[in-house]
Amino acid sequence: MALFIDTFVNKIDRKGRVSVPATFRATLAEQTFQGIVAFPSFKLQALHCAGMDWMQSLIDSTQNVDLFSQEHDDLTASLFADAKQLAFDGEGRIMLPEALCAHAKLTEAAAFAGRGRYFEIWEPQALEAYKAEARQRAADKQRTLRQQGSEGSHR
Amino acid sequence: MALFIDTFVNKIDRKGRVSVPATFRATLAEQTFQGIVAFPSFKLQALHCAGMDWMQSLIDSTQNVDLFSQEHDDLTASLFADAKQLAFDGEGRIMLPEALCAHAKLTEAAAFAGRGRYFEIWEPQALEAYKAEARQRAADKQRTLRQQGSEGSHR
DNA sequence: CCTAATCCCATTGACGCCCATGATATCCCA
DNA sequence: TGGGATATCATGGGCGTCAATGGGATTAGG
Repeated sequence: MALFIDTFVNKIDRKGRVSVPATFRATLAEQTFQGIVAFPSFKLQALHCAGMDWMQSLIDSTQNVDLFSQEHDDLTASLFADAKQLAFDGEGRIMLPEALCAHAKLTEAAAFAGRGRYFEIWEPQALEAYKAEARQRAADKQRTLRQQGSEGSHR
Repeated sequence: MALFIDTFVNKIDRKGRVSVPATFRATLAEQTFQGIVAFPSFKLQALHCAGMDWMQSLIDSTQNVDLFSQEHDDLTASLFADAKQLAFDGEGRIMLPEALCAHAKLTEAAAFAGRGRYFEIWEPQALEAYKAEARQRAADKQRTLRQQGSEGSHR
């Protein structure tokens, strides 16, 4: 199954291209669409990315929602209208469209951060800052977690 | 399967023609009717569009509603009475009829917004405004989506 | 006969495809 | 174990192709 771990920082060239880390490409190798799907995060200054199968599973979950309902419209507008298919070129690079670069404030380098079933693209310094916060929050919440009992796992 | 994602803005020329994005055309390539079906949305200032197969699935869905009931009449009147088949020309363009342009307030450009199994045509600025709202509402409902079982997406 | 839609061709600009280079890690063999 | 050969990957740049667009010609239809 798809599994993205570790973080890689690659350069964005003057054409707006950036290499997707080879290990991430290997994870996506079996997919029919050779490339990734990326859309801006709701709350973070980052892009959520995964293979097409992941997007397909999102479509499947929206099928439980009534067509033309408010909920359906809001979900599909954010998930599909803002999502972009980014195909690999011969060297395993993708082109980052202007809109996505703007959302994540990407300029000359992109950090690919594994998140398990999907991964994220960050401006490298923003990622560092975010990770520091996340570590801090995790440390703060440890106590709470412990009190809640065993089930805590990875959250 | 058919999958429309991403948003593309194309110009409407002085003859009322507009190019359908190549990726959308590719999605529709297998269909017998080379073109799209479009009808005005009854809640949004936009046009719902898809291939003929999707319209067929809508017909199937209305069979769950009692024939000659008020609801059936309302649905079929809205969905099918104003729907238009718009054929591609040699370059993959369609002509937008006056009535449809009026409903969506289209003037010099059209935004094609993917919605998964179908897509919509908007006046570009109206789409931006709508997406901003939808995004906000979707962010509020993040928890709901997660409970429906798709994977954790983002946290 | 006039208006309007369809067809056909030209332009241009972006994107995909290809090759070259350099740097790094891996392997093989002495 | 060390050093050289090799494969892999990230990066840069040139070039061809195709998509979007515009305009003219031809045909249909009222």
